[in-house]
Amino acid sequence: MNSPEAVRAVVEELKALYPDGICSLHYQKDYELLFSTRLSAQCTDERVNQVTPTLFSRFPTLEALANADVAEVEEIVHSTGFFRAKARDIVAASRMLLDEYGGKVPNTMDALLKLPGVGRKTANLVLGDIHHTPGVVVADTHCIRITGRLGFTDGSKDPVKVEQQLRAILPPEESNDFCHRMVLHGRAVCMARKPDCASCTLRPWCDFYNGGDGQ
DNA sequence: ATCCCGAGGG
DNA sequence: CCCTCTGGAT
Repeated sequence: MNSPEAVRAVVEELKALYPDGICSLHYQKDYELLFSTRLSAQCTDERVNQVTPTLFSRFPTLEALANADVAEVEEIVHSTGFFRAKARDIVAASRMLLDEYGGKVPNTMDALLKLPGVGRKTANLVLGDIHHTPGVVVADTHCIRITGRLGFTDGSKDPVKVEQQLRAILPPEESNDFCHRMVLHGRAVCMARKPDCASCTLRPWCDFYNGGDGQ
């Protein structure tokens, strides 16, 4: 049920539920968000936040990361999983940021996707949170699952299709915060395995709850 | 066994 | 489209 009224109601209810708490990854500098997001692949934000203080204090600048020993980075990020690829990507991307982008995190999807280890999800997060680009949709695992359950999408798991469908129904100035709230709601209430529909205040507009199949 | 704010390669 | 990369929590 993706009527404009339902979408507006859900957007407002989410604002009431999660007034601030927009990004749950801890970071100070722009590139720190970029690399924290790389580390968050198939890993909880909580665990990422446990390793990034060590990583960014051991290598406190982009230059330090670019010249870092990959094995040492691997050790620091080991517990986040996929540690070999993540460590390699962080060092290589640091070099590319310095060599080709003047040490600044680029502000276009095209440039971001050229960075090693940066895919669509990370690029969208950076565009929204660092560059405040309007109309950004971060179609991550929580966003895809919850908007699918709500009936805001056709149930597709393809991030590009979900992005397009959500961009079509969300106000551009709301879309980025909406996606962050999907993450918060996905952790607290609308979990993948056992969604807590009993405590969910989005029930009135949720296909999964109201539909005949799910619950 | 399944999931966690994925990315890259075939 | 598929597969692989990887550890930790439930």
